[in-house]
Order: sequence, then C-alpha cells, then structure tokens
Amino acid sequence: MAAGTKPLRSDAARNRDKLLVAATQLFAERGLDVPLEHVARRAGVSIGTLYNHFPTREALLGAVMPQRLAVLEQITATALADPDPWAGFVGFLEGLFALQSEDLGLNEALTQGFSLASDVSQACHQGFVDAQRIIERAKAAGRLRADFGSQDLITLIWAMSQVIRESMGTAPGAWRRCLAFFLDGLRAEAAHPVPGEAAAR
Amino acid sequence: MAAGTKPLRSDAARNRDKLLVAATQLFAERGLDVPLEHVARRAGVSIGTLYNHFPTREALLGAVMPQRLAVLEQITATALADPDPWAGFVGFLEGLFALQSEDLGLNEALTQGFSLASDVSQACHQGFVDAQRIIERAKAAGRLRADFGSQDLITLIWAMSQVIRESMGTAPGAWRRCLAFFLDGLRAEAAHPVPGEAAAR
DNA sequence: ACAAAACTTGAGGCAGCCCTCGATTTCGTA
DNA sequence: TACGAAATCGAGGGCTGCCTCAAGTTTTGT
Repeated sequence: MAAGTKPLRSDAARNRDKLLVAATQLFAERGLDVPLEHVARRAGVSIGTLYNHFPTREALLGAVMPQRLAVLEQITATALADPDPWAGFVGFLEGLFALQSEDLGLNEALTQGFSLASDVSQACHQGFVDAQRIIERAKAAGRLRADFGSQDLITLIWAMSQVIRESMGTAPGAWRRCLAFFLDGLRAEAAHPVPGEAAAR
Repeated sequence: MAAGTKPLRSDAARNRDKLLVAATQLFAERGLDVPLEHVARRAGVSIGTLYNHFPTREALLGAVMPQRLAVLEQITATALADPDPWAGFVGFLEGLFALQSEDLGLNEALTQGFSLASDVSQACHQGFVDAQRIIERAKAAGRLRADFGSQDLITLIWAMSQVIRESMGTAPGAWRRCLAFFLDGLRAEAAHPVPGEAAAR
C-alpha cells in the first residue's frame, strides 16, 4: 500500500505477520512488559528476527496498538449516535472499560497513555478529541455535571484501569459496580462543589 | 521487650536501626520494589548485613510497614470520634489517601494489600475491621448509600491509589478532585440501582 | 589483654532480559 | 540451475538485581 517501503520478501512478510499476531496476543495477556523473547518464541521465530523487523519494543508497540485503539473509534461513534446523550456517555465508558478488561496491554497503554511511542500517543490523543464531544454533548443536555472536564476523564481512566487490573483474576466484571457508583456522582443533580480546578496536563 | 529473641550486640542493633530507617525512606520514595542494594547503601552497610538481619524482602517489609500502617489507626479513631458520621467517613478517606500520597510504599502495600507478608496482611485486615465501623455508622445515619459494602472500600482504594500514583509527579492533590466526584456518588440521595452484588473476596 | 562469639564484608555465582553480529539459510531471478 | 541479495539464526556479551559464604573484623566477658 504505502510506496515508501520496499516490498518484503515473502518469508519476511510471513514472519512479520506472525510476530504481529504473537505480540498482539501476548501484550493482551501479559501486558506491555512481556519479554520480547516470549513474543519471538510464540511467533516461532528467533529473537534476532524480531529485532530485524522491530528494532525497539516501541516499534512493535507502534505496529500493534493503533489497531487495537481503532476499536475505540467504533465505540465512540456508537456513543455519539445514541439519541440520549447520557446513555451515550455511559455506553462509551462501558465499552472502553470492557475493552480494557479483555486486553491488559490496552489497559496499560491507556494508563501510561501518552508517554509511549509517538504512534500510540497519537492514537490516544485522537481518541480523546472524540471523547470530548461525548462529554460536551452530555453536559449540554444537562445530564452530566458541568464541572466534569476531559482531564477528569483521564483521571477516571486511571482509576478504573486499576480496578479492572486488580479484579481481573478474581472477579471479572466487578469494575461495573465501581463504575456505577462513580456515574452516580457524575450526574448533574448529584453535583456538589468540588475543590480545585481540573488537574494539570 | 520480647523475651523470645536474644539481645543483639550493640553494633548489630545500630545497624538494624539504620536499615529500618533507610528502608522506610526508600520504600516511601521508590516503592516496594526498590533494590535491596540501595537500602543497604543508604544505611551505610553492606548487602550481606542486610540479609543477615532480614533474610527476605518480605521480612524487611514486615518490620517496616506495620509501623506505617499504625498511623492509620489514628485516622480511624479520629473518624469515629467525629460527631457527624458522614464527615467522619469523608475524613477517613481523605486521611487515608493523603497518607498514600506521601508514601509510595504504603500506597503499593494497600493496593496489593493482602497478598503480602503475613505481618502486613495482618495489619491491613485489622484496619479494615475498624473501617467497617465507619462505614456502618455513616450508613446508619442515612448519609452513605446503603449498598456500599466494605469490598467497595477496597475497590475504591484500588482506584484512588492509581490516581494518586499517576498524578503524584505532575499534580499532587489532584486526587482530591477525583475523590470529591466519587463521594458525590456515595451519598445516599445519589444512589441509583447498581449491577451485581459486591465483588468477590 | 585475650579468645571466643557475634557480626560484617563484598566478591562472585545465578537468573532474566536486552541487544548485536557473523555464520548460515532461503528466496527471487536470470 | 546457480548466483547474489535478503533474511534468519542463536550464541554471546552486557546489564541489573538476587542471594550466599568464606574470610576478616569488632565486641564482649573474663
């Protein structure tokens, strides 16, 4: 597709694909810190080959994560299409966290978020632009409390990511209960004055 | 005090103290995974000596953390002494999280919580027994939502711990805003029906 | 002042993970 | 088929952190 890069030799293309598949699986199962040797082994390829295709871990991440993050776009679109802005907002969060509960790597990527490879960080930022529209719409409808900003969404993601990680093994789905509590505090009618303006960054 | 253990030679006792001080500092600064070599170095002692006194990392944690966790008892007592049960509940949470924001090791210990050395886990469990009374009192007063259980407190700790860790560097204190949102969802009058019964464990 | 007991020391072995590079194999083409 | 370029392989060197133990040092009681 892209003209910039020369076509790979057939075996090289095959190996690259096997590496992407293995990396996608292992990042999802074990998180972003999985040893690259494990990725190579699952791909049935030597560690040297892995480094041939992806000279750094970030390069591999950059090839794998954007695909996974793209699923979020679908969720965002569905949320914006919902006639009820509040239901859209809630649906967005549930979709986002459900995704995180199936993919530890995605969970970690969204937590550490923007400090990662430019590809990943790029995709994250784009996602947040869209998310902002969901937030604004729910606020405009008078359902989401007015003092909830997009930095608060990031904070919420930090919080829920951890809940998801901790409960993954013993009680998957427990995060839904936590989210329900949190949402009750985000309704406009629940709002009490809050200290300090939205956090930094 | 305890009769079980023989008195240490004076230099040994001195070194043990230096190790405890160094460990307390470094756990607080760098978290529970800090290399034990660093602890030994800060104590001005060789790594072998550290292992003499504390044969495992858990032993060192067991000697350091209970002291830190004891601070919580004071906070709990203050909370229970508050004439307003809701204010006591809120004060307890604010005290707990303020403590966590000053001590990364304590933060991690409370997150990983019960899977640690028996000493630490012991102290955690005791703390939760007390916390339960704070919760019950606030519920009885009709201020805390009735479906909030002590497992939900653990979940809340998971959530807030992460928020604290992530915002430590850039925006210390940002967690207060998040907590305020969450508290607005915990008031009795904010409660909407919530899915599933309290999570496992 | 001395010897035995208590304690300290730090080099060194182990393990996991990172990454490189020269030898070898495979592919595409003429 | 045979050749050169492209790609693969995996042993090995580097690093960090864990933990041990034989040799050396300090304290203590007499």
